[in-house]
Amino acid sequence: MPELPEVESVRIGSQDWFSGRRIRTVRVFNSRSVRHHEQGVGDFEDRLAGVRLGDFVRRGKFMWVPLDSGDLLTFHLGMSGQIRASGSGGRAELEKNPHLRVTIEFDDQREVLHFVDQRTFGYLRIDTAAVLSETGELPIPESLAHIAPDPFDPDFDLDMVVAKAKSKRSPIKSVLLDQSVVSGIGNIYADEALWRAQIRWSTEASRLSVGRIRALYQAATEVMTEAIAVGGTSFDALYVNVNGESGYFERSLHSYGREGEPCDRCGSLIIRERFANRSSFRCPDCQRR
DNA sequence: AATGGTTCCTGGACGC
DNA sequence: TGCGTCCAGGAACCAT
Repeated sequence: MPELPEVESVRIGSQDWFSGRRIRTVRVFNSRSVRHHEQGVGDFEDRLAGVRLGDFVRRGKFMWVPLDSGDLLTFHLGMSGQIRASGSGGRAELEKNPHLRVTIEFDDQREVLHFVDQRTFGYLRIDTAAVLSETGELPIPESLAHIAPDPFDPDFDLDMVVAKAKSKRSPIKSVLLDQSVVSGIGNIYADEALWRAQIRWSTEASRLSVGRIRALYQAATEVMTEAIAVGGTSFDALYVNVNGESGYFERSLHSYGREGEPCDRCGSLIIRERFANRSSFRCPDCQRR
């Protein structure tokens, strides 16, 4: 389940393997993976042939790379998307993978970019223009204009984020997951941030003090910083980096996925509750109201 | 306008 | 053993 730390790991790998190279051929094996490209699969493949990739950039869970054609190639990994680099060795194996959706081959005939995605929630899209977001000063693909800066973005403004969150009547977890407030946080890091800040997920955001909301976003930033340092969180083979390796953050989780296990702070047993059709994990004692 | 619910997808886990 | 059912979740989209 790639959230910000996992996507950052993929961005670094993509930059190392693919930046600066010129595309020779793009092949799309499942049209759903380019569903946002209205002109269709053929046009998607044709527009990318012959262009050179610039530097890979990330905002929240989105990643893109500017092209020397003036377009931008935007990636979202969804639930299960992977970007893999492989030369002749691992390539045959990857191309037998039934979940291989897109390949990008380069002029230099070196490593191929493989987009693998079991559940096809992820996608690639071509943006024709970069714009300034409402809150940001850095140009981003036009399709991402509604995505707020993440905590690692130079445009990130904690005071503004806290004020925006404070104005919401939704459960605080909904606000944490709202990519137009702060981007990059998903279900795992939301639960971990709430555990660290000792806040119950269902608390109405506007009923929390500014100080507690601030502490919550600082906790989210801390937990993602720590996860980035160890290559992200992996539960299974669904998240791997560009080289096919797993991250190590799972062993550092305090709440997510730990139903029935003792809270690392107070020893009470972690419980699982349903929220918006998905799971939330919390300590029943130190995350009360 | 803001908020909550629905939908897309696949395969592993589980119950009978 | 085999079949049916549930579950995982990001975010676009729709309904209220």
